[in-house]
Amino acid sequence: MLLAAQTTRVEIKARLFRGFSDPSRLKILESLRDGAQTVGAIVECTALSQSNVSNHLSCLRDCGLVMAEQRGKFVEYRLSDPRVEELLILAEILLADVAHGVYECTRYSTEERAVE
Amino acid sequence: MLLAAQTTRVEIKARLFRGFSDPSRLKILESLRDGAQTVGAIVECTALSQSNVSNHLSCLRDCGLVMAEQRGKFVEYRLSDPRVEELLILAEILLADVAHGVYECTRYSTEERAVE
DNA sequence: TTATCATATCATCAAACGATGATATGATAA
DNA sequence: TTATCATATCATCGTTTGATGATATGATAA
Repeated sequence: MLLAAQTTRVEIKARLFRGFSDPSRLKILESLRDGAQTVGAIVECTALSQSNVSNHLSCLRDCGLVMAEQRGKFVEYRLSDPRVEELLILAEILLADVAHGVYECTRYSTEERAVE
Repeated sequence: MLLAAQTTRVEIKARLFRGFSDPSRLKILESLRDGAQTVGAIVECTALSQSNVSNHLSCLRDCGLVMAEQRGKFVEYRLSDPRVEELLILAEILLADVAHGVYECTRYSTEERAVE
């Protein structure tokens, strides 16, 4: 019965994964894998709108997944911890085996039903 | 410009993480870390409703994160791959450092504002 | 100073998500 | 067979989420 005490821990863990669970945020994280990037550069290479990127960066920064540093009139973002990239890599490895299932999974995942 | 081709890949990756990004699903996955469990056992140890657990299990199974096996009138579920647990472990390790930030992060993450 | 560039903030709105309750299915026991 | 137990399915509904557009802030250049 590790319920009550663990609730908060599970919720925090879920929030951590939620940082990775949105395509836009993932694009941003991926774009930082090769090193620090300006917000403008992220906007360009993700093809997302500026305010959208900025909103997501704010979230990722608050969560501690990325770090910001002012560089003149630019702000550079980088992954805050190598384990962030490790998680991305591990997910890729797992996906190599389960990608098809993930793609077809719809409930609690996406609105479109898989093609029959 | 790795955009168009990568879109699907990023979306699938996001869906994989979404499997881990809900407290109820995480509770279910955690409850399977020590081995296979009956649906009833999962219901009991997560304190979630039966239909809720069943819905989530269906999602997790379709995604390939867990496997089901009929055992008499019961159905046993287990993690389908050791890397599922590896992801959980890696997340825990990362959380040891960023948990506080994750807890306070609200935009794109939870409705409640962190306490001032 | 003012103008301009780079980024952040915020309210709004539509869409996706997850919990619930009712019901269906499927397996075993009687 | 019928009854019962275990699980699955499904529609509904309230909540959460993310994109957008408008605007604010903050930094540098003129």
